[in-house]
Amino acid sequence: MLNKFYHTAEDMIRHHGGRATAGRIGILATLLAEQQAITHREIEQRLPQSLQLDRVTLYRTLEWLVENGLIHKITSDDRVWRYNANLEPHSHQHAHFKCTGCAQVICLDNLPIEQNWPLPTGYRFQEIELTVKGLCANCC
Amino acid sequence: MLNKFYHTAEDMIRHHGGRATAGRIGILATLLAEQQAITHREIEQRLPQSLQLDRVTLYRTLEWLVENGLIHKITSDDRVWRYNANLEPHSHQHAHFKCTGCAQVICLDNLPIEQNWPLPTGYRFQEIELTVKGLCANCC
DNA sequence: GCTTGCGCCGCAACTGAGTTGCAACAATGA
DNA sequence: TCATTGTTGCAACTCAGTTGCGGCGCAAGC
Repeated sequence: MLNKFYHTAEDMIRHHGGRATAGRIGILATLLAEQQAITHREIEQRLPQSLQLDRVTLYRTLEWLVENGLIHKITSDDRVWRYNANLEPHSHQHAHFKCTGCAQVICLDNLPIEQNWPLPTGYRFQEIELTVKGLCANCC
Repeated sequence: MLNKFYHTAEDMIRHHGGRATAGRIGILATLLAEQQAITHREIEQRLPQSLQLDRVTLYRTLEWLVENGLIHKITSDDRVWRYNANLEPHSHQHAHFKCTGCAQVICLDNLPIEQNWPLPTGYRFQEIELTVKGLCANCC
């Protein structure tokens, strides 16, 4: 039932003081319904016929959602951003898994990431990005 | 003395059975002389006037050097590859540091990276990519 | 040293992700 | 309902990286 996600999405957006436009709700609901991180292309494809957005609008909306902490974006080696909804128990610092076969990207929540990396003197730690690569169950 | 790097570069290329062309030697020497990972743009700028290469040649040469294990390439969040020479003591699996101020990227060799990540059942580990972000000594 | 074949190089054109400027539109608050 | 202000769509752009192809040059063989 996608309706549930639309309702949740609208709530999340309003609680952040943003205008609850059809585009924002649809995009966030799409990401909430997804078990993996997906690209802007995949988001476009999953949006209903009744909600066809311009590419630029999609990019700007995703940017807004990232800035407001409702989703996060993931760097990959194919030069394409992937996006994933921020669920509550989601730690902000977590690792990702990318399948080298089908390019699927999922979040690995149960990885405790230490923050004490031995950096050169004078360097300051901010955050960490960790991607484990391998084959998913389907591609093995 | 850049000559030393040119000599080393030529040796490395010949030992891998490749043609020791001016382009390959120059690019590899440039990367050997560098303390950090640099982009294709930066490589272009550092090449001597006498060795101005076409962008395509640069990309193809870098690809060849990567395939032959003489350099490695690093994914970043600005969608630009960075390249670094593979020194002997360099472990193939190592982490990188990226300064969020000046975009400088260096290799962190002394990070022991474990290979036993708790992946979902049926998933197979291949490799890991780890980037620590923060501020370098100059940008602090 | 000279020739020759294969591999490397340069050029031109292309792809595809992401960005910018601007005018038109619509969600919200009064 | 109306006005304001933030959001959207369009067009054009940037920039990294890729592809096809003709031609040049490195290295092997003589």
